[in-house]
Formats: sequence, C-alpha cells, structure tokens
Amino acid sequence: MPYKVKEVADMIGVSVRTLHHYDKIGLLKPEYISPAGYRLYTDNDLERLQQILFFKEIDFNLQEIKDILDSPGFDRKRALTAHKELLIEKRVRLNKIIKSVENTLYSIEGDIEMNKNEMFDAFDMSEIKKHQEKYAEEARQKYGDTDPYKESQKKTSRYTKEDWAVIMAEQDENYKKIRSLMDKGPADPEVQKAIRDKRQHITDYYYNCTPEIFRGLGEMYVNDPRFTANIDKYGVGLAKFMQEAMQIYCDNLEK
Amino acid sequence: MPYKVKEVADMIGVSVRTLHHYDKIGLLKPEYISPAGYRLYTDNDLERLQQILFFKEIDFNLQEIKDILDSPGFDRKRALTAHKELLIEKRVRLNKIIKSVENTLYSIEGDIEMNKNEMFDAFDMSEIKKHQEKYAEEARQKYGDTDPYKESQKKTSRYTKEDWAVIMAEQDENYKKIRSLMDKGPADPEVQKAIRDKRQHITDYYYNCTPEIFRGLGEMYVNDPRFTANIDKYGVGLAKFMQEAMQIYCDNLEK
DNA sequence: GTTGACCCTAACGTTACGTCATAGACTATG
DNA sequence: CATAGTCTATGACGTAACGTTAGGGTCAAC
Repeated sequence: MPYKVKEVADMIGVSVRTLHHYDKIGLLKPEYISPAGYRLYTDNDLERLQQILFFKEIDFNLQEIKDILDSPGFDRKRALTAHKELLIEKRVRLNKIIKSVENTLYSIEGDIEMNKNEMFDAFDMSEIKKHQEKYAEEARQKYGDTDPYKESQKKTSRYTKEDWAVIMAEQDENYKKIRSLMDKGPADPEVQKAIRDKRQHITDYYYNCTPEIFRGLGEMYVNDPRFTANIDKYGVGLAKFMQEAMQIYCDNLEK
Repeated sequence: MPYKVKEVADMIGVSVRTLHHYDKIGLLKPEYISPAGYRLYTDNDLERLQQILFFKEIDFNLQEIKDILDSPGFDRKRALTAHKELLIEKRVRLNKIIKSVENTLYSIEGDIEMNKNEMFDAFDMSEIKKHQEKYAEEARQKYGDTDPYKESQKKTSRYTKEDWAVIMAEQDENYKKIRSLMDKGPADPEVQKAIRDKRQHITDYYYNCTPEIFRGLGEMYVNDPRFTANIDKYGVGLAKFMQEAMQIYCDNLEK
C-alpha cells in the first residue's frame, strides 16, 4: 500500500512540486513507479523525507543533505556540532537585530531622531576590539597561548557590542540562578543543570570547554582573587560554591 | 568629489555588482554620471545606501525598501513593529531548532537512538502553512482589527508546543526576578525595568499591551482570585506587589 | 603608448521550488 | 458507459538578489 504524491504531500506537509523536485535531483526517488508512471512512495521513502526535512530545517542545502544521507560513513555528530555553532551565531545576530529595531522604535516613540551614526553603531565591529583588548592580556596570562585561547580569540573577534550584551546577559542570568540555588547544595540536580548550562555557554561563545578545562576554571574561581571577587559580587561564597559544583559535575562526567 | 563604484563598494562593504543591481532596479541611482558613463556617487547616495543596508539587515526585500525610502509618508513605526513580530517569531523558531539539534547531539553522545517521531515532533509542519497564510492576511488588511483578544488569538494560534515552552520559561524567569526584588519596593528602578519587560513580553507574544490594558491587567491580578493564586505560587504577596509596580509604571508613562 | 587597474553592458547561472500549460489516468455518478 | 471531477505526469518559464564570466571601453602612470 504505497502512497501517491498528493497523499505524501498532505501527510508530511510539503508541496507536490517539492516531491517532483526531490525526485528530479535524485534526493528522494520513490521506491516504485506504477505502470502509468505514478510515483509510489513507501514508508521507507517517508522516513527519508523526514530526514530531509530535518536537515533542511537546520539550514543545510539540498546537495548537502543528499551527501549526508547518501554517504554511510558520514559523521553526523561533527556536522551537527558545526551546524549548531552557525545557528548560535545566527541567534546572536538575530538578537542584535531585534534590539536594533527596538531601539529605532523607542527613538521614534520618543520623537527623538536617532542619528545615523547611532543607528549604525550597532553594526560596527571596531568598537568591540577595545573591549576585547582589555581582557586579552589577562587571558593570555591565564590560559597561555593555548588552543582554547586562540579559538576564543577567533570566535570573540566576530562579536559585536550587541553580541556581547547578549552574552553577558546570559552569563549574568546563570550566576543569579546558581546563587538562588545555593542552599540546595552543589550536588543538587538543578544546580548541576545550571552548571552544565555554564559549560555550554562557554562552549557556545568562547571555546570548546573540555571537562579538564572546566575543572581548571573552577579551580581558578577560588584561587584567583580577581575571579573570586568578580563572582562573589553575585553573592558571598558563590565562587567557592561554583567550584564545588563544577568539580562534582566533572566527576560525574568521568563515571 | 564623487565616488566611483569600487570606492563606494569598498567603503560600505558591498559588491560592485550589488551597486549595479540597485541602480538597475532604481533603488539607488547615483546622483551623477560621468561623460564616459561612470556612476558617480555623492554623500547623499551613501546615506541612502546605509538606509538600504539597515532595512535589508532587518529582512525587508528590496522592493519594500524602495517603497519605504521613496514614500515620504510611509509609516515606519508600523512597518518596524510588524517586522519586529516576524523577527521574534523567527527567534522562537531558532531556539526550538537549536534545542532540537542539541537533543539530537545528546542522543548521539548517549548512544540512545532518538526515535523519529520524537525527532520530528519538534517540526510541526502545519506551522509553516500558517506562516504563509499570515503573510497573505497581513497584506490584505494591513492593520485591521486592534481588538487585543482577537490579536492574541491570532498570534497564539501560530505557536507550537515548543514555542510555548520558550514563552512560559520567559514568563517564569520574569516572575522569579520580580519576586527576588520584592524587598526593594515596587518603585525600585530594577523592579520597574522588570515590569517593563513584562509588558514587552505580553506585547511580543500576545497582543499590543497598551498602558490602559496593562493597568487593567494589574487590577485583575489582585481582584481575580485565579490570577492571584497563580502568581502567588511564586511568592506570597507577589500578585499585589506586581499590581502596585504596574500602577507606578503606568503612572510614570503618563507623565 | 602601453600597461594595469578600473569602468561599462549584456546575459547566463544560482537555489528551491511556484506556477502555469498541456495531456493522460482513475473514480464516482447518472 | 459516457462524462465530470480529481489526480497524475512532464516540460518550461518565473522568482530574488545578486555572482560570474564575456567582451570591450577609460584613465592615470610610467
């Protein structure tokens, strides 16, 4: 009981033309063809179509999808990881744009003509460099000229002022969340989840934060007074608490 | 001292071909043409180009940009407001996608095969159709009914399960934040900022929340026991506190 | 007076389909 | 069983915003 084009189209929510197209470019050829030349799709075909839509949704183009689905040894994990980075960048950018639109709106509301320079400051890259330089020296001492450091430099060099606002806000939220959970103890599931988010945050925006690095970072939170001071702004003892939670988190990873 | 194509291109960061294209479609015609037929751009032209790039950045197409820049009475505020909605929707979707990719990654890491239904539940395809309908509808009635309820219905009908998760999480954060600020009093700047966020949240995801409506909403928080109970889950007295803060917020708006 | 960098127009290529146009296949009903 | 209505097929042109040759002038410098 195979399905005809329109049945598939209605079931999955694509157009008939799309199926024709996928057939033509060899991305999805129906398993059977009726004597009259009708395309007859099986459940296998539907599954493949689902896969196609999944990859399309995350912005692969059709050729890439074909490559992915057709090569058996394809490294999906790496592809997805790489792609996730792109998506994050996209989101950072989108946030920036929304902010910019909001600002323009506020300025219109307030009848204050936004001058063009201000309007385009949002898209200015040079501003950021200064901000970056400020931390560069410090970071070099801490991390040395290691890979994570370089990777971070590469990534952060692409961020704008607005990106930083978003990143900082996220970090801020995270600290606050963890502080609010301090009385539950460092091993609490919610705390551990927040710690995982913290590591994810670092990986997303700075560099691939391995467990070893993450553990080391925790150590610094208590051993480097600058870190401690910075974190304890959110609550006395937070730095120490985070270090403990991070250690537990890393221990659990190794099991 | 006008600029030639390549100079403009290098200065602003677009391709020469793009300038040719904009010229051809009448979006940006250089103020002068040299005897040899060279395009010669003035500072005015550069300014217009900046404007073009701004609107392009926020995803208007070239025809729309032309309309905006060429009609003096164009209502920028409405255009931007409408556009912001689209961007928010885009972000909600993007978040959903990132989550899905992350889940896929986790499942790969954990060697747990994610079943296909789970994998694709996230991508409700009917959603896409609605999105298309929305464009047609918007074009037809431009700005028809302002009834907040209908607007909200229209908006929320487009949200998927995943969207709701994001929206609810935001709301949750907001309540928690305000609760944590309760001892500062309802007029505190931080509280007022959170209240503004609250209103923005409503406007973003539900309907255009005017000050009058917002004030009325505050009243309901204390007068409708269902609201009160729901909000006071976050902390006893929060509903009352929010109502006071919202009142102060609205009072300040009127000044 | 010739190089090399720059300018022009014209026109086809790209992506992922949408949208006809034309014509055959299948199903239900009178 | 003829006919209407729905579905199927294959072209083939249209879309958006340019990229990319191709073929041929222009200009300042050496």
